[in-house]
Amino acid sequence: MARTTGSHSDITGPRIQEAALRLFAQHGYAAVSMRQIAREVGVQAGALYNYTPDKQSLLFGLMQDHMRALLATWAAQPQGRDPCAALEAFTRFHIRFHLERPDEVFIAYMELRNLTPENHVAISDLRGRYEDALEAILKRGVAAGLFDVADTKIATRAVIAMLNGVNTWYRADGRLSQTEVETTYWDMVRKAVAPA
Amino acid sequence: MARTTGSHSDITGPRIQEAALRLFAQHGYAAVSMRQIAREVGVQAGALYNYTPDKQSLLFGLMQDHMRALLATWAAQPQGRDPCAALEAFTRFHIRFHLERPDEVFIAYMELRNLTPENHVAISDLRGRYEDALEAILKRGVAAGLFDVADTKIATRAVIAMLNGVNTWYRADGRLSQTEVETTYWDMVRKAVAPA
DNA sequence: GTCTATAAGGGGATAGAC
DNA sequence: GTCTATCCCCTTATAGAC
Repeated sequence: MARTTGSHSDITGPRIQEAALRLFAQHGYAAVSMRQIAREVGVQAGALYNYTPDKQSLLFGLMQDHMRALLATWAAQPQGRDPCAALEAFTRFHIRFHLERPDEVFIAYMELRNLTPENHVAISDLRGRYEDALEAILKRGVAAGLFDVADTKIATRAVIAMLNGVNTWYRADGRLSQTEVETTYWDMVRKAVAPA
Repeated sequence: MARTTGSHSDITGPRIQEAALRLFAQHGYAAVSMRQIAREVGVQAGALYNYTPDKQSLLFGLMQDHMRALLATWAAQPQGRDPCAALEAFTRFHIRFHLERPDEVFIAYMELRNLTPENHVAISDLRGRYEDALEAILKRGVAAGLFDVADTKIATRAVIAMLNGVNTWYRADGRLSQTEVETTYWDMVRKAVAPA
């Protein structure tokens, strides 16, 4: 980890983000010091400020990058017209995307209260857009008589909360494959929004 | 908030717990200082140590009290033999109990990583017992042919994750009453575990 | 039981040398 | 671009007066 003096602008930046991501996820934003991040990267604390104006921007950047990647990746998925197929695609996409990025997901959900008010609004806005994508599917399904939910807003949040739960217990070396988990959750989502 | 010197052992203890609860929930354990808690209570920081050996014990006590109250209150609910009625009772109980204690719930889920390893084990054990209560209901329902889930362990976690989500958006002055929310979630839970 | 004072250390962020 | 050194403030926890 220790390094000699020199210029490494092209690699230090990403390394700082990776170290901050892992440390924030493991110990929490407030519990991690800039000195700790610097030690992980192998530079002195002062050098971090060549890449970020302050600690808050480091957190905000990580959360914003994550939410933007989430929205962009979902937007790039093939979108069919059938609400049922769309809901299955969303379910499987959500689980897959989130299981691939446990640290980012953890931070995005746990560190909201450590954002400044302006940054909090920005992240909440991105999250709202993702929820809107799911709600649009549910609304189309309800309109087509394929789904039956009392309230599409609540159903949206219920489905996302349920799917987010996967990250708290799934282990790659566990007894179920990722695809089996996807199928199990899709089965419950499908039934939960189906007509009674 | 400011107070003059004197002895108030009977009221200071609870006031410290209340202040710590609210501050930990709002800003996070790591971001809250003992001085902040003391200021809220109206004593000097040193006085806190008459009531807790250290900051960690304060957090652990709050989480342990919450989990024990959760288990005890559930155990005191009338328990019927019908799995379907039991699942509805669990759903409504869970939402009601959690909406009544938003700060405790927030801490119990967000501050796990700030517990010492021994304390983490103790809280995880209590949480596991609560999950077991739900899983037992699901197992009885599956055995009776009333429910159909691919995996009772996953279904247990999925249901709890879904129900926990209520705390992130429900506001008492919102458009839905607590009972309406309970009914909406019960409808989704019921269908999610029903035979296909 | 609470206070004041203090120990011993860590925090974010900056300045200026190289 | 990184280092060393530093500013100034805050941290948990304890000691001893009252």
